[in-house]
Amino acid sequence: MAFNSTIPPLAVKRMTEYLAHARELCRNNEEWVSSSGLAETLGLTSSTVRQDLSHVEISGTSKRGYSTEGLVQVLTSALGVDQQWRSIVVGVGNLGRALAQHREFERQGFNICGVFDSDHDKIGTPVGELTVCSMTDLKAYVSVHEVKIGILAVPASAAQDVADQLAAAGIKGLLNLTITHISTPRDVAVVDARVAASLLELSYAIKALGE
Amino acid sequence: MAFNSTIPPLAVKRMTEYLAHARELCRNNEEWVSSSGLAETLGLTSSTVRQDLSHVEISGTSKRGYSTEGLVQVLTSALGVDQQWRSIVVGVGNLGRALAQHREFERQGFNICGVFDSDHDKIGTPVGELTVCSMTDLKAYVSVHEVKIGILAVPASAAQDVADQLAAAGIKGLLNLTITHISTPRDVAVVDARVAASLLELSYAIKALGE
DNA sequence: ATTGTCCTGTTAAATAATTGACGAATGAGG
DNA sequence: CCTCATTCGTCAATTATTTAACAGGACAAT
Repeated sequence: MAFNSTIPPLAVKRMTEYLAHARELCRNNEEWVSSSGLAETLGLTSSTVRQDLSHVEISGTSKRGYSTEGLVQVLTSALGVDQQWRSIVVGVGNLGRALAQHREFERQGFNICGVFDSDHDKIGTPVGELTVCSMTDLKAYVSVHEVKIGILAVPASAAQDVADQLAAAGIKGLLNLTITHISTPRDVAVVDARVAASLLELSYAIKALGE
Repeated sequence: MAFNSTIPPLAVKRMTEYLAHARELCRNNEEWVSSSGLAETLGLTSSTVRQDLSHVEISGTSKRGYSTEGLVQVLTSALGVDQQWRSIVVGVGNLGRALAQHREFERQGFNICGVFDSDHDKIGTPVGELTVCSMTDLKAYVSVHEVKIGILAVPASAAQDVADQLAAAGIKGLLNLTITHISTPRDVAVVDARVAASLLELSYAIKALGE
């Protein structure tokens, strides 16, 4: 099919689920999984699953489905996590500190090699094995260490300003954890993980259930 | 228009952005904002904004736009955060601990009144002003305190199991922070804030930019 | 070997979301 | 008080996404 043409955003989002689930199956020594098996556990239709996987270089076999190992390999590569991404956390509040030490990221291919904050009282203090750096060192650090990803965990009021600094420093992608919307130049990608905003969605969803 | 009929999911997601931005404008004493103003700062078309706001009981006025205060009020109510939601955090790792103390949630209307973990070494230890409770107390706690929301910050391998316990305890909504997909009975809402998964999306987005 | 069943890959239809277009309303300026 | 520019609200057209349908291939059982 149309490989390496761009994959629809919603399909990419589902691929993160396919990948997590395929890994899980691999760990349990399951060798095969069918589109309907995936669909069932992920709450989708098998048609959607097959459609999604058509964007990726794997061919299932009749009667068995897809190789779980094959899926892991091909999704890993499609999502671009067959490499390590050098990443930094910006904003060392509760959340930033927790994320900087979150082992899951490392496991998924994101190497957090630095943490930054503008608060002078925090600079120089330790966060896990790292030490908080000053924002004034940001640009140099990003270019020397070839940092590609910035994880934005600052207060909402500082979000856009810090995002601008990160973009200027040459970061390629931002994970936005603030409730604010972030704008960036066209060559800097943004993905939202606006946790507080998700709670608002949840509030609506709960209300909507009881009607 | 068709108020209190259900709002499309993507519109709900955008409403969380409108609300955050309207609050910001209010703080800056801006009294009015137009659909094109909102669209510009949020990277949308004005048409989308007007379409979205048609689901909600506000009427803009020609030549001015919408009242920022009016927006805050009407969106707050549409999303169901004109009340406090009693919430608990389950899983007291780095992330759970950080979220339990994250002031932003309280500000948005989510009152975190308890934290739970299954690890005996953690039970009884403090997290901010709270004390870690045992999972065995979950059901009683949820019903006595009328807890509606569970914030799931456990390891991926435990996620579904803990989600089942929360559903059985009578929780109405789950915020899923694990990378795993969570299934629940139809009367329990789930919203994903799968931070690690978002990094995978970001990885893809960065790759896609350079092509 | 043949048959039946299960599962993929793909095309086409159905549904949902976004955008464009325009009439009507409002306020500003003369 | 009239005209002009601006902005909403809505409908229709476009585009994107999801679902259904089905032909063809692979395995299992006989």
